[in-house]
Amino acid sequence: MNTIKNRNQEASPLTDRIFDQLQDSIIKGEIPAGSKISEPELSKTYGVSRGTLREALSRLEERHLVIRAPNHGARVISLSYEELIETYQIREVLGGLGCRLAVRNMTDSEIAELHKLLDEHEKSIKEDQGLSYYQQEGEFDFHYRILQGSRNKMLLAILDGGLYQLIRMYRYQFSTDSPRPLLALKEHHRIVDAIEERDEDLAELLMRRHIRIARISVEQRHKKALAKEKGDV
Amino acid sequence: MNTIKNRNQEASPLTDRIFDQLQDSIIKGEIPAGSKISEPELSKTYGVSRGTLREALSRLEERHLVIRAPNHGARVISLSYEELIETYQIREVLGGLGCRLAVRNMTDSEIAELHKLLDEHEKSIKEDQGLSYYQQEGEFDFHYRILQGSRNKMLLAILDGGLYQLIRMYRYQFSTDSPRPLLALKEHHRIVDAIEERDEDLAELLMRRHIRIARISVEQRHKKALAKEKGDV
DNA sequence: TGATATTTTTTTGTCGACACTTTTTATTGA
DNA sequence: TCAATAAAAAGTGTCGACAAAAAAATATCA
Repeated sequence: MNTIKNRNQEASPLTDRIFDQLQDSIIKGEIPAGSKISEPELSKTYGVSRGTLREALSRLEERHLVIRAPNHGARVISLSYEELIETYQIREVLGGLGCRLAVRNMTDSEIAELHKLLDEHEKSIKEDQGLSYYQQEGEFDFHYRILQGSRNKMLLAILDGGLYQLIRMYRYQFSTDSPRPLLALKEHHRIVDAIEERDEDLAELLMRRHIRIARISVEQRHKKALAKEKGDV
Repeated sequence: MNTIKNRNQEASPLTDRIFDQLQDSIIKGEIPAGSKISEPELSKTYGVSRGTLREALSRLEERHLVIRAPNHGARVISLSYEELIETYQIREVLGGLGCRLAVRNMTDSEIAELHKLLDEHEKSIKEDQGLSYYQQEGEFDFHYRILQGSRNKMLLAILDGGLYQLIRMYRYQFSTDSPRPLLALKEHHRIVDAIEERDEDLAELLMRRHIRIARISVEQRHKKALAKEKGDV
């Protein structure tokens, strides 16, 4: 965790910067899930006053990344398996909606850019010997680009502002990358093709399926973990 | 707007209470959409320090009820027609998901309670001479009860914590009640019947249709308003 | 008189202090 | 030695003050 003292770096308020850093630390597990947040300690670490830190915590509370109780401070959430599945359920229907709206709203040039993005992703996978499919957050992320194309700002806010962070948190916690990267890339291609053909129903179906497969993968991993636990008895 | 001075009334922190009051005032239009929020004025009105007020504003920011810009303070959002439609689009798919999950998760006694709730709603409509269908927020709200039955806490948080507030805000702004109350009630009955029969597909379809009808009603009202504007030239 | 520059006032962002609550440690009694 | 109680320490919630930025008011110039 970095200490922030140099105010010339950014034009944004301190509390925004603390919020970003805190969110990152929570998602990456630097502040472990379930752990108590100490305001005095954090404010010392970041070199800011407790009031500034509290503003950032208030925002994190509304992002469901911390839970607060009166006179007891804040605690990083601990995402249970059930909660993770809940998140995937929502992500599936919202992802499908985003895809349907992208079919209606994306320009031809935007779709061409999407193809290019996937070409870059393919290069990246091959450089990594086909072992992982890492998408840098933001403009290089396939799902984010679809959401942009949906032209539904609220959808972007809900997914990018909240649900994706929770899923990222889980991935950091359990060191999971996307399984079978080349297969995932192929699914991405199919989705973009459906968007290009302006086929709403197919695009939505393919996106929902893509996300459902990710959920099922999590479910299977969970089953294995449970079976391993029983085997250990 | 009330001044809060008596701390013996509640065990919750001041900032929580300010948050609730502010949210209510924003939704009801007491602080008009688009207007600038003056921290000194509000802190005087509520009788709290600006620091406390800012914590509440930070949470409202994450609820997308206010927009903040550095060194410029907060402004209540102004929900455009397009944004409202976006909200309904999301609400439709999430409402459908909630209904599907309710089919899977609601107990028989919970469904019986739902029937009772609708009986009470019918009484309320008749007392109002069939002119409106007002559902008190919380346990008396049909949609809220379905969400509870879904057992997806995240879904409840997204819808009840955010989207419903935006739609309430719009309703206050344009003084709209549900149109055709008895028809809406009938749709509610059909949804509960489908849940009772454990028919996921039908329940989801009926809920989505119910919400889509509300969206279409908004769209038609908007068309009329546009036509009226042109007629006025 | 209108445009621009300067000054003043107000607002925003942040700080550290104080009061209250909770947790930890020390003391007392059985 | 253990349990209960009291005291001390730490943490939480809130306050008002200060510095910086923005807005409003005033002065100056063409």
